[in-house]
Parts: sequence; structure tokens; C-alpha cells
Amino acid sequence: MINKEEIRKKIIVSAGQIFSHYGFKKTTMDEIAKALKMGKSSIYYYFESKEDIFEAVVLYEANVLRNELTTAIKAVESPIEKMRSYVFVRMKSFEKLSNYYNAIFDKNLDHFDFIETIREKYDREELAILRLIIYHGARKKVFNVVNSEYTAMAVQTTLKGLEVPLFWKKKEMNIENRLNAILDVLFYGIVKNK
Amino acid sequence: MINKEEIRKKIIVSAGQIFSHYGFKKTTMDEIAKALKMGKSSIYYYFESKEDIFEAVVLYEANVLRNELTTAIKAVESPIEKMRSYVFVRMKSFEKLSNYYNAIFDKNLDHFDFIETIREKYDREELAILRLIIYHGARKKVFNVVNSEYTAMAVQTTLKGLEVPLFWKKKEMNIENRLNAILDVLFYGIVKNK
DNA sequence: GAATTGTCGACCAAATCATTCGAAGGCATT
DNA sequence: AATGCCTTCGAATGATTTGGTCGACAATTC
Repeated sequence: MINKEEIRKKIIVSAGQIFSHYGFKKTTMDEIAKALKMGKSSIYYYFESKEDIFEAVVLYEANVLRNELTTAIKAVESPIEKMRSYVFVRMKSFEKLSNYYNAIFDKNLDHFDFIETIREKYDREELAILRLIIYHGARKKVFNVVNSEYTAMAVQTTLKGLEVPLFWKKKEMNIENRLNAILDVLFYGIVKNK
Repeated sequence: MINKEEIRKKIIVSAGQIFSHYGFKKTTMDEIAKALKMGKSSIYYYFESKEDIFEAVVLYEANVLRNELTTAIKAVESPIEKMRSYVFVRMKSFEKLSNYYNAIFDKNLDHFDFIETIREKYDREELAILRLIIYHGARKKVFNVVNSEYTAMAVQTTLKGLEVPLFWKKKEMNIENRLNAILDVLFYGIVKNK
């Protein structure tokens, strides 16, 4: 029992990347296992089911996002101040959401279907948070690509753009718009401010 | 027989967007049909098979890319000139590739698996072209998001960055890097030049 | 009003999927 | 070297999904 918790985390991170690109349904256990260079059955030693992994991913991502926002926002000045408290209120409400998580969880969903499910049952606060989490998933990928000087800049500019997606008018969230939605945040943060 | 060719094109475009995000294998006929608001069986009136659609998509994308490059490159000046002929040479060689297309086509592939298959059988010319095609698929999505003033700018800056992905060192093309690869071009074109 | 063109629901065989299970490798303690 | 525990995994399985078919039936053209 050397590093069971560490391996769990590795699975969460790796699976999270796949989930965030392909969604829950299209992500296979084989794929997750292969990405981890691990036998598929071995994963079941650390998690009970695919849904179990997904839940862990969402919870984990929420936490990473919160931390990232907390520190990043401190490095930014005045005109963002209002947004700052705004985002924090939403952060708090995530705890509430995560309790309902199991109840709303059902098959056939991926990130965006998940949002649609919640949209009907819960208020806009939770919705915004979940959206943030998903955007974060995309941003994380981006941050891995560019080198650190870009990263710093991207974090700040993206944060500046966050207000927009938060208040986004409901867009058609069909398949062909999913990558678009993600890239939109990206663009808004980076292109807009220059 | 009013608009058979038009509907074929609609299928190609719509399916192309899904293919470029999820890859060949993960894209289902039901999904394509749903995106087109069309019965699944109806699609088979226009195409023989899923692979048939995919082939049409690749051919179509190659053509769109060629046209786009042809016009866009004309609007750019001197230091790109060498790249210009370079890209064109590659464009020519695509014809050759498309002839082999059916031969190399087999199950279990998506865009990147496809590239891997080709990597072993053909020279770097064809590889570069295919990569271009795939990047184009991603870029097209991006261009749909931003409005036209950004589009014009994005086309040019992205074109300037094209040399880089063309000569990219071989990166691990596993799942978690796929979106990264796409966004890299994006970033390189847009962030780099400002 | 018949022939042709186009759409679709229902269905199928084959493939894929999440999950289980037992065997066994590794490693410490006795 | 025998015991017991932690960990990994190949193989098997039952359920679901998937690409593709077919016949019925609209719609359009002649």
C-alpha cells in the first residue's frame, strides 16, 4: 500500500483529459487504460466504475479550478474586482451542487448533456459553475501546449474574458459547436484584448 | 432530382465537422443523421457507407484548403514566398495520395491513426499534406466562431505560422495531445505574431 | 395515375463495451 | 519456504451499440 492515492490521482488526471475531449459516453475504459499503460481490469482496483471515475474527475477539476482562480485573480488589478467576488460566490455554490451530483447522474451523458440535465433542475448559479469547470478542462489543455510566458499571459487574458461566457446567451450546444464553444472562450480572452 | 448534389455536400460538411472532432471510429451514423435532422437510412441514399462519407470529406476538405490557401497566400508579401511554392508542391502531391487512399483505408482508424498508417508507407510529402488537411479541419471550426474581421486576420496569421507545424518534430500523438496539436497551430499563428 | 425519387421506422448480425473473476506475480513477515 | 496481502492482468461474459438493410410510404415528376 505504497501509493494507492497517487495512482488514483494519475487515473483521474489522465481520464479527465480524455473525458474533456470525447465526453463521457464516447470515452472507453480501454482508452483510459491504454493512456495509462495499464491493464483495463487494473483500473477497477482503484475505482468502482466508469461513472465513479467521472465523478472523481469533476470533483477534482472543480478543486484545481478553484485554486487556480484564487491565485491568478490576485495577480490582476482593479476592473476585475467585481468579477472576482462574483466568481467566488459561484465557487461556493459548487459544494451544494456536488451533493446532488449522484442524483442527476444518468447514462448517455457527456459534459454538455450533463449541463442540459442540470439546466432544468437547478438555478443558473450551478450552471455557471459547471460551465466554468468544463472551460477549465479546455484551458488546461491549452496551458500545457504553450510555454510558460504565454501561459501567464493566457491565464490573465482568459480570465478577463470569463465574464462573457458566464453570461453567454444560450447557444445551440450540438456536437459541431462543442469545440467552438471551447475555442470561443479562448479567442475571446486572447484576441479581444489586443 | 432537384438538389442531390447539394444534399451530398451538406452531409459532407456536417459529417466533416463531427469527424474532425471525434475521429472516424467514434463518429456514429446516428450522430451524423441527427446533426442533419435526417433519418439515418436516408444518408445511405446519398452515400454507400460511413467510409464512403469519410473519403468524400477528406477529398472535399483538401479542395477547400487548396482554394483557401491559393487566395489567401496572394494577399501576403515577400518573406512568405518560399513557403508559397513549398506548400504548392505539397498540394500537387495530394492527388497522388488520394489514389492510394482506398488501399490504405482500414478499420479502427481516426484522423491521427490514419496518419500513423501512412507514415510507414509513404514519404514525408504526403504526410505533410494530410496534416495540413487535418489542421484545416480545426481551423475551419475556429473561423466559424470568430466574426469576419477576426477571420481575415486569423487566416493570415495562421498562414504565417504554417511553416512550423509543417516541420514539426514528431510529437506523441496520443489522445491527450490531439486537441493540443490543433490548438498549437492556433496559438502559434495568433499569439506568436503579436 | 403511374413511375420515379426520396424518406424513414423497424430490424439484424456483428462488433464493442463495461464489468467480473480467477490466476498469478511480487514482496514482506513469520 | 510457507504464509498472506497487495497489485496486475488476460480472458470471458452479458448487455448495449453500431453500421447497414429492407420494405412501406410520401412526394414529386411525367
